[in-house]
Amino acid sequence: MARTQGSHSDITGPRIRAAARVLFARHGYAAVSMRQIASEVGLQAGALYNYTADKQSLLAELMREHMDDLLEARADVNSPAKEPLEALAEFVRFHIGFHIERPDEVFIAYMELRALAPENFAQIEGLRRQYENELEGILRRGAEAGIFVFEDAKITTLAVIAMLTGVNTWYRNGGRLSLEEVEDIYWNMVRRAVGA
Amino acid sequence: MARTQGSHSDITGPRIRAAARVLFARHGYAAVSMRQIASEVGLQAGALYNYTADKQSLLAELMREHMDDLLEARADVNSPAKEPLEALAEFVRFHIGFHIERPDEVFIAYMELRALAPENFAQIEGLRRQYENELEGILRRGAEAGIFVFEDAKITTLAVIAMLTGVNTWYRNGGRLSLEEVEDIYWNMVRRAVGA
DNA sequence: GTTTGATTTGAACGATTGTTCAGTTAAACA
DNA sequence: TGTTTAACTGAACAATCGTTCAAATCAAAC
Repeated sequence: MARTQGSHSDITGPRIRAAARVLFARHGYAAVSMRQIASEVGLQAGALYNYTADKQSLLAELMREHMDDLLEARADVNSPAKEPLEALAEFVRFHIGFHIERPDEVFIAYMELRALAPENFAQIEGLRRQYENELEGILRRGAEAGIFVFEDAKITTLAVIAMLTGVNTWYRNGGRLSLEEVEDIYWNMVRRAVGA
Repeated sequence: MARTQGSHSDITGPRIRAAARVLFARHGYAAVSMRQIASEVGLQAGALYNYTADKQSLLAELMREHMDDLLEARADVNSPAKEPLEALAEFVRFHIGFHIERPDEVFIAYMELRALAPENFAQIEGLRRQYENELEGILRRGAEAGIFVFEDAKITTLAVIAMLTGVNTWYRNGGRLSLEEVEDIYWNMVRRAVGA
């Protein structure tokens, strides 16, 4: 068995996904060709098919990886016994920090849902719902405890997430505000929005 | 000059734009072919070029039309002498109502900015900034008057717009909430978020 | 230094892309 | 009724698409 060590395959795979990530985010899945991705890695288009079944799988894998990272990172910081107000603050800061660090992944995850084949779409959608449920749970617990005041838990959940994810439309590294300042501003807005 | 009346040209043009609107919104600009658009209208692809210079112009025209509609509709309901709280409520209700009525246009306007040629992009971006400035002005006036409390007018503007536009990701006609109920819920959230 | 097999090339496949244009169709005018 | 011309067809253009695969290349293992 030759080439098990020093093989290129374990470095080429991630390089392909990285190139695809940048190109998909910049131009969109449908507008990017397999030849463009290959060229970015220094390969011919045919070589990509040693690493992915097809273009669709490449996209689905990127999205799945992103959502898995999101849920895993969230699980790492989440301590379920926390009181609602602190849990909400933690969620807001986590969401902002995580999304600000991964603008390309986030862009793809939101923009290319329609490019997914039905089975892939259902899977990604499920992971997203799972994440939304974390926030919805916090909001419901806070409302029951009388700490939060809002009209509709589901809509408030989606509104807060939309607001927070919107940070990626304007935030640029090295801008006038630090990550911590941005987190503070959004946290104050969210806190007031849920009546706390 | 034959065929000035009873001509198809004054009905075919809008039908082409309508078909393009639906297809672009559903599958994305890059994923839709001129032949698909033509087929939807019952034409051959070549006939489209009697109504648009090229595919890019078709997209740019749809976006420009949408942004013009937005600014014009906003100007119609806007009375500049209003006090900040009432002006903000009006803006929120207007934004929700306008966007909920045009899901396809809104989707395109947010998703296909990257598909625009630089000059078209600059123009659409300018119109968008113009709209955002309306809200930012209301927020600044309210903050000066001590009615609103927030940290940063620019970020609050973008956060509120992101939150409001997010309604299009979940709202469906005939759902469990009426347009008025949705407006009420969002207005309460925004009002609290800006400390009023 | 030869063997081995993972890795990549390079060409080819049929399909589809945006766009052009000479020619056909048919409605409105004289 | 015959003429005019806007509206449209249908074929063609070169370019590019995703994908396949036999052949070439390469580095590690023997």
